[in-house]
Amino acid sequence: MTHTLQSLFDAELAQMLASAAQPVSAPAGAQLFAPGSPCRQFLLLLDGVVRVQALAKNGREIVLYRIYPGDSCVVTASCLLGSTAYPATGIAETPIQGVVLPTPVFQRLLAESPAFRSFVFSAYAARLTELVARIEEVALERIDVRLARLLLRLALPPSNIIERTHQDLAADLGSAREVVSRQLKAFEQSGWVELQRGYIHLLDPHALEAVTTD
Amino acid sequence: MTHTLQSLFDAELAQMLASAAQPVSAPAGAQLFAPGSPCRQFLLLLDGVVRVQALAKNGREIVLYRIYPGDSCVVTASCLLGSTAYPATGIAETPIQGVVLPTPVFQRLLAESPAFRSFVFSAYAARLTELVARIEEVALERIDVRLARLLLRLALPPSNIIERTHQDLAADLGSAREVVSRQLKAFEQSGWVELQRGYIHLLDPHALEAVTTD
DNA sequence: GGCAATCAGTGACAAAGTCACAAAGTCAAT
DNA sequence: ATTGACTTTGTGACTTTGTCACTGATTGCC
Repeated sequence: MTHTLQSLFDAELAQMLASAAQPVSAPAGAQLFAPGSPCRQFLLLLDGVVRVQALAKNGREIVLYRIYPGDSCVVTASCLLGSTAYPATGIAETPIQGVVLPTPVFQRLLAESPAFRSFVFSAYAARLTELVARIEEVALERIDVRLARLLLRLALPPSNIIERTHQDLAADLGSAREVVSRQLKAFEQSGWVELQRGYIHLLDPHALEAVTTD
Repeated sequence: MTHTLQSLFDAELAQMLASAAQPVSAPAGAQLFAPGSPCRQFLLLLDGVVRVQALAKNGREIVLYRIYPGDSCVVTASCLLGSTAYPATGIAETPIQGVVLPTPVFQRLLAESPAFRSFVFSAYAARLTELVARIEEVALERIDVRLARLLLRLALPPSNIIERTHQDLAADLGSAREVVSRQLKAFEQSGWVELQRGYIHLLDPHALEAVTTD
């Protein structure tokens, strides 16, 4: 899952980026940006995962999307050119490594490098599509389907263990902890999962997949 | 609310656009793009309103956002460069007028015109921010708050008449018609609105605003 | 071991969504 | 003017989801 500039861009562009970009890293749990904070740079993530979430007045939260290695943070990039205030919080889920480009460099590359322009636009397109899908999901799908999908996405194949609390999962779905607990219990009674404090053992991925498709 | 190329761009760029762009227009109700359809051009809307919505298997729908005069359809633009399939449907809510740019022209302008680049990026930034706000709203806010806000947004000040059916409003919110009907009835019993077949008379905008802020 | 913090379970209730059907308004053809 | 098709709205019963208040269990730290 790790990327390098060389694995993402052709030699010439990677060279240019390497000379202009500053490496950044942060430990797991670090808050990288927040509503109203600066974020005056273009971030390209090379290793680790960043979770971008929104927090409501009533304390409930929802994960908007995640940034994976090779992704750029297009939403912060928007703020560079569009100068709108950024509406969410970014948190490192794992230790992360990446590079940031100062705004002038970002602008120059955008003007001069078709490859870089194409990279940035593709990132935008993917993110927009993702956000649209997320709206559909949140607004129109049942919680059991969404939870099943989330479990499948989080399970690492050999062991099928998911190290998350019910609260974590609820935040991911934008739902409430009690709702997730009850739904998980229903899955457990069907024999599809096994519940332990702090983690979930996925016993029957196939059954969960069936839930997501009816 | 009408725009022209001259009102959006400086003289030189407007000139270039005018020579390369093709005017397009469509009547109210026309479907402009849909999942899996071509949309191989960059659309700039000059007059009218386009509604972009998603439709779920169960028949419920939700409005993702609207495109107003002066906006470009960045999501279709994404498909040009990102080559992802477009995930929603675009419908003209009013008769519309605009221009489309063939992909090569779009790409050339992006490369050569800082003003055009800036325009496109601003449009992206605004749309992303809007979509994020929409997710928060759909996932975390109560239906009475969302309905009150929608009514306020749709009411045209002098008369305060909203010409929509309950079904229309439900689709806008991604909710069910019965839910909207019941909520409207509650508003009516508070004396805030008057309900008629096919339209709603907003009697007390101030009271509805209070709903949206607690 | 004692203690605080985190995590999960639960019952009662409120809000929202679903289903099935009834009633009322609209409109065009006759 | 009446009929009949259609759209829009109303309503009750029920399910699902969200909220609140509280309990017990587990964990890590002192």
